Formats: sequence, C-alpha cells, structure tokens
Amino acid sequence: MGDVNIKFLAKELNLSTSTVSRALKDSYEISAETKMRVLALAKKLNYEPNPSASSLRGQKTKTIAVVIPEISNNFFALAINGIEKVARENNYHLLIYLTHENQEREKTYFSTLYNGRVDGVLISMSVQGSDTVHFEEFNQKGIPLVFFDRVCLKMPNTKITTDDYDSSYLATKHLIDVGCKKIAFLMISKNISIGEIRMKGYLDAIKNHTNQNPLILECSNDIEENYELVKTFIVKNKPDGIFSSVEYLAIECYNVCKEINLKIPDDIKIISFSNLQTAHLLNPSLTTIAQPAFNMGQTAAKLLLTAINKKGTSKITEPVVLKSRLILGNSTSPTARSSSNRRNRLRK
Amino acid sequence: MGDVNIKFLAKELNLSTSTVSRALKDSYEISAETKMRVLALAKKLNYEPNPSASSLRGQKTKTIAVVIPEISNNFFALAINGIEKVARENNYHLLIYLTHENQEREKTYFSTLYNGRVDGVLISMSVQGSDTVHFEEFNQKGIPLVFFDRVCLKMPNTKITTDDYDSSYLATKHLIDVGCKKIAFLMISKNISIGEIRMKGYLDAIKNHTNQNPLILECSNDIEENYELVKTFIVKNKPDGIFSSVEYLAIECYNVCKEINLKIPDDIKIISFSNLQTAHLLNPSLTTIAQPAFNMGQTAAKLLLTAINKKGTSKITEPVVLKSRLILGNSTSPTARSSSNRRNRLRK
DNA sequence: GTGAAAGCGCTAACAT
DNA sequence: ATGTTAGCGCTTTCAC
Repeated sequence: MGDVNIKFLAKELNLSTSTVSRALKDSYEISAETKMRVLALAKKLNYEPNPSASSLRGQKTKTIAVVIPEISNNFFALAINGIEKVARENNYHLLIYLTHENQEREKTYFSTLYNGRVDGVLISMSVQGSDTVHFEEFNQKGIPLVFFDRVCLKMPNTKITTDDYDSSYLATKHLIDVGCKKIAFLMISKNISIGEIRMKGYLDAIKNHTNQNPLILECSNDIEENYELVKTFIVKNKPDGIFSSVEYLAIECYNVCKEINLKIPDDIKIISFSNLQTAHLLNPSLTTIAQPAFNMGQTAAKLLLTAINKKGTSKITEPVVLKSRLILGNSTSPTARSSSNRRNRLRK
Repeated sequence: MGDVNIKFLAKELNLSTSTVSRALKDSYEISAETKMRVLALAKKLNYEPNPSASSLRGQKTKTIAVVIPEISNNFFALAINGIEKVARENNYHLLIYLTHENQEREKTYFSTLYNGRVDGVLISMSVQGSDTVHFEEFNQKGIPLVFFDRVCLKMPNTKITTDDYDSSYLATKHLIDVGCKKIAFLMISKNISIGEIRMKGYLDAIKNHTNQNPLILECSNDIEENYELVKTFIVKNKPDGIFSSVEYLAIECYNVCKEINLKIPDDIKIISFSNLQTAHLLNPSLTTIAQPAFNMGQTAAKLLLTAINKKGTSKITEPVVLKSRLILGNSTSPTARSSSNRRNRLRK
C-alpha cells in the first residue's frame, strides 16, 4: 500500500495533510483554488482514501454485514439484490456470511463482527438452536441489528417479515377449497419464527374450515435426509394435499411424486412458499406463495441505514410486515377424480 | 468502540500493550503464565481485535472481494458457496459486489478496492464494455486478482474456466444427433470469453457435421428486452433446435414456446448451459450442460489465497479448466415426427 | 520476559 | 485559509 496517500499529496502540493484532507472533503474553510489543485492531483494519481485508516479514526466503516442461512435459494438471492441496491446507493460495502443453518457458525460470525468491522448487521436466522445471547451482546454494544424473514420475536430489534400467518391460512384454505380431504404441512423447524407462525396459519385454517386432523412433518436440519423423510411421510400418511412452508421441500415432493408415481394434482395437490423463477414451467406448474424478497431486502437495508445514521434512536419493535402473493399453478387444480380412486392406486 | 481493547487488557493485568499483543499472538518470548493470564482475561471479556487497526498496521485485511454480474442465478450462487467455504476455512471475510452487467459499475468497484480494502479479488466479468484498464491498474498495484468463468483472456492473471469449447461442441453435436436440421445458438454477448468460445464450439460442430448455415442470436444487455428478441427470432427463423449459452435465455425459450404453442421437443429441441436445480422437473425436463459451479468457486478462491500468501510469485497464465457435464432431459428427446409437419404448424 | 515508543493513514481540535 | 499535533488500536523494533 506504500502508495499515494494524503501525506504524499500534501508533499507534492506543498500543503499540510490536514489541508489536503479538508480539501478532499470539500470543507468550507479551504480556498477554492486549493481545493481545485488538491482534487486535480488526487484525480490524476487515482487517490483513494485508505478505508482502514478512515474507519479507525472515524469509528465508521461504511460496511454492513448480511448473515443468512443459504445463498443458493432464490428468496435469499433476491433479498440480497434488494440489500445490495440500497448499499450501493449509499456507498456502503456488503459483507456476506452464510451459516448453512448452523447456529454455532452464526455465533462465531457475530463475535467477529462486533468490534468495528461493520456499522450494522442484517440477519435471517439459522434453523439450529434457539440461543439469543449473541444477539443480546450485539445490542449491548450498540451496533444496529435488523432481522428479516426469519426473525427473533423475543428481541427488541427492528424486524421485517411477510404476512406469514395470513398467507399460510390462505394457502391451506386454498387446498381445502380445491377439495383436499387430508392436508399435510411440511416445515423445517418449529424453532424459527416462520416455522411456528406458518404452522399456526395452517392449524387454524384446518380447524376453522374442516374436521381434518392436522398432519405435520417437521424435517431434519440435515438437508440430505429430507428426501427420505418426505417420501416415507407421503407413503405412510397418503395426504391428498401438501402445503410446504419452504421451497426446497416442495421440490422434494415433486421428486418423490415422480419416483412413486403420484400424479400432481390428481393424486396429490401441492402448494408452497417459493420464489422459484421456474415455478410456472414445472410439470405441473407449481402454485406458490411468493414473498416480496427484493422488497424485503431493500426495506431491511433501508431501516438498518436509518438506525446507523441516527444512533440510539428508538427501535421499531413491531415487525414491518410486507405482503406475499398467491400465484396459481396447475399443482392445485381441482380434479374430478374421486379420492377412493387415488387410494386404490396407492395400495398397489 | 470505546470498548475492550489491548490497552484496556494491559491496564487490567498490569502489563504493557506490547506484552498483551504478543501474548495474544502466542509469541515465544512470553512466559507461559503471562500468556495464560492474558488469554483468560481476553476470553472473559470477549476481546476481539479491531480489524481496522490490524489492517492499517499490518497491511492485510483478511478480506477478499467477489465481483459478479448477478446473484439471482444458481451458477453464481453455487460459485459463492464454494468461495465462501474456502474463505471461512481460512478466516477470510467476503465482500460481494454485483455489477448487474454494467461495466461502469465494475470499474467503480475496482477503484474502491485497490487501496487496502481487500487482500485480493475474484471476478467474473460483466457483459458490457471491453475495457481492461481497471484490471491493469489493479495488477500494477500488486493486488492478486483471479478470474473465473467469464475471464479476460488478454490479462496475464490466473483464470478458472470450464471446458466451454468442448461442451458447446458436444451440445451442438447432441442436437445434430437427435435430428435437428436447423440449429440456432443463443448468446448474450460476443464481448465476453464464454460468449465467444461457446459460439466457436457451436460453429465448428455445425461446420464439421452438417451443411446447415449458422443461426445466431446475440441478445441485448438489457434483460427486459430479451423475451421479445427471442420470440421474434424463433418466429422468424423457425429453428428446430436451440442451443442456449446461458440459462436464462433457455427459460425465455420455454416461455416463448408456451406462448406461441410450440411443443418441446416435438417442434423444437432445447439444450442449455444451466445449473437450475429444477431442470429435471421442467415441462419437459431440460437437457443441460451443468458447470461445476461450486468447484469453480472453490478452486478460484484457493488460487487467490495462494497468490495472496506468496506475493509476487509467478501467476498461472494458462486457464485452469474444469469439466462440465451433459445431463440429458426430455427437451432433446428424438422424435419420430417429420420436420415438415412442424413447419406446417408454424405457418398457421 | 517485558516495556517504551514509533507509526500505519486519516481526521479534528486547536492553533495561527 | 492553512498548519501543528494528537490519537484511533494495533504491531513491531529497539531497549533493558
């Protein structure tokens, strides 16, 4: 880095470093002519301030971190697009940390983040564990922390969610309306907000509109195991409708149906939370609850920057709620076929 | 940040800051007992070194940047997973910059990166523009820069690619083998390495194995326009086989076929470079050339870290080439139907 | 084995 | 309008 810095510019121009520094920041105390000379040379030499020095001195890094479970998932990818837009527009840099659903990793990340690496953090929680000490410590340090999607309801931080309860109620109701008599709910974990709340929407809809017994599969944290879990569950319980609370479980359902030769939507109907770009091109097209992922990321980032800029201002404790959309596909088309027919097929 | 730092630890323990610093780094000059005391207190108080101060002093940031066109794309998402794994294992932090195919933005990012923000950079180039000054400047500063996938062949930097020529030749040959008589090639831009090389594979296969005329659609940088471009192209040229060099153009083809009622694979066969998780669930399942995205990211990151750790060592100028895989789907199944039949349908 | 002091590059309070 | 100086937290050279 022994390169062009303020000291060097100062020497070249026969000025002091403070004058150069002020000129670069367009301070009112500096004469127009000096400013011009400084800026001209800075431009010519491609001067770029050293971020470590600025951060060390100024106690701000112009950097935010995003801690998410996974990136190969269109919801999070779109959310990052939203976050990135806000960051870019405000000249913030973006650090990415992937937990892969492992809470120990999440904690490790937080411990490296709370000493001046970033000005603020956005998080969507991992599934594993329900510890919150790392969040509490963070709040004590006074570093802004905003939750999105998978939020921690216990924490007093700003949170951005979608209308998970309503959407889940609606999704379940939709399956009921198209004639499902045995509706199952697939989830990853009750540990996280979206698991719990989406389940509640499912349970209430079932209770209010049918006399079915709830049928719930809580999957494993280990993604590898879930195909077998889903398959066993479907074979054993023979649901005629599935509401999947996360995208990849819906994909596993498609895979299972392909393998054991269940016809969607004739034998079984499927609806899922999903931001798949190809949902409408699947065979059959998948009925989805699509979250406003980009908007969520954007909103979360904006609120984080607001918190960063007005330090110590009151936090928004009530979650900011954005609406998801139901997008109909053929995976939940009503069918004439009787359900006994379907049972016979399964018995073979 | 007026928090727990080395000075504070030193005061608490009645030691000097230098002793504490050395103890934390397990220096051989420090007595076992002192080390123990220091480490114990550091742990108790959750001491974490200030990264700006370390960076400023030590001229290394333990941070790398990834500059990519887009993140909502499973290839890049998987590549980041690979990069993230290497970064995490080596305690590096990961900055993400999205160019959205805009070279001006790419340049802006590079200018903020070359003064001590990062120890190295990974890049997959944007489509727009063919300027390389920002790369050259970077090389002059001596900061390691590694290209992956969309590489710049002119630059002497380390590059990681897939066997794009061979894969494209193979993909084209596959369409020929299943009976296509009019094969089109869809690309985003000749400006980037993968565009040019994949086109060459297509052209050579066509030349060596058929007497067809090449039929190429170079799409727009503006993603919004491409649906119409693809539609017009297909309607006008009536290809019976399409080789798409990027995933999202294949998706547009599916959308177009749906709209104008062309049956895949009967009327038109489609093969595409793609890392779609749902390729096998599409209607019909898509034949893909799948790149080893995770492995590419991992390899690129490893080579970058190697370059960072052995500064000034010789660069690897020849691209490191990883192999893609052909995954057969029904979108290129051979059909008995005659091509004249198809033409009649289109005329209607 | 430990301490004192300098300095990484920048900014801001305090001169003048 | 410009200069001097101190200090952000850390590491390292040089003393002892």
